[in-house]
Amino acid sequence: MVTENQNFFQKVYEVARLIPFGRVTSYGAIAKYLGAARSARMVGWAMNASHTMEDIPAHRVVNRKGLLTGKHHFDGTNLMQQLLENEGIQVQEHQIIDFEKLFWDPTRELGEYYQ
DNA sequence: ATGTTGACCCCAG
DNA sequence: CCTGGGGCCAACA
Repeated sequence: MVTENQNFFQKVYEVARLIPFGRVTSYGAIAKYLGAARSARMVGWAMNASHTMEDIPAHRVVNRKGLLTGKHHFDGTNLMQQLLENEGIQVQEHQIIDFEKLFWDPTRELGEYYQ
């Protein structure tokens, strides 16, 4: 049986994997798409667990300001930025350039929540 | 059980 | 830029 917790984590991973190449989203956007069931902090926790459990493009997930708050959790000091720049995303001063244009909103792109 | 922390978010001063 | 408040929930000591 699948508990709500596992279900939520799986959904977070699911949405994270759906982020298109060269696009980014925020923790809050994912949480909102999932009905804000456990708030944005849990998305961060899911990402924290993802780097050891599953293979998730966590570098495409930043906070609502487009700030790379989780870059210190990657192996290299600037690995997260390197991965983003590899996808054509410009990063400057720990922040994504044209974040509004590159922002991928699950609730808008995938439609409303299917709960 | 309690207190603290955290890859968050919103508001106010 | 800074600090403070509140909310949210899980992990940890």
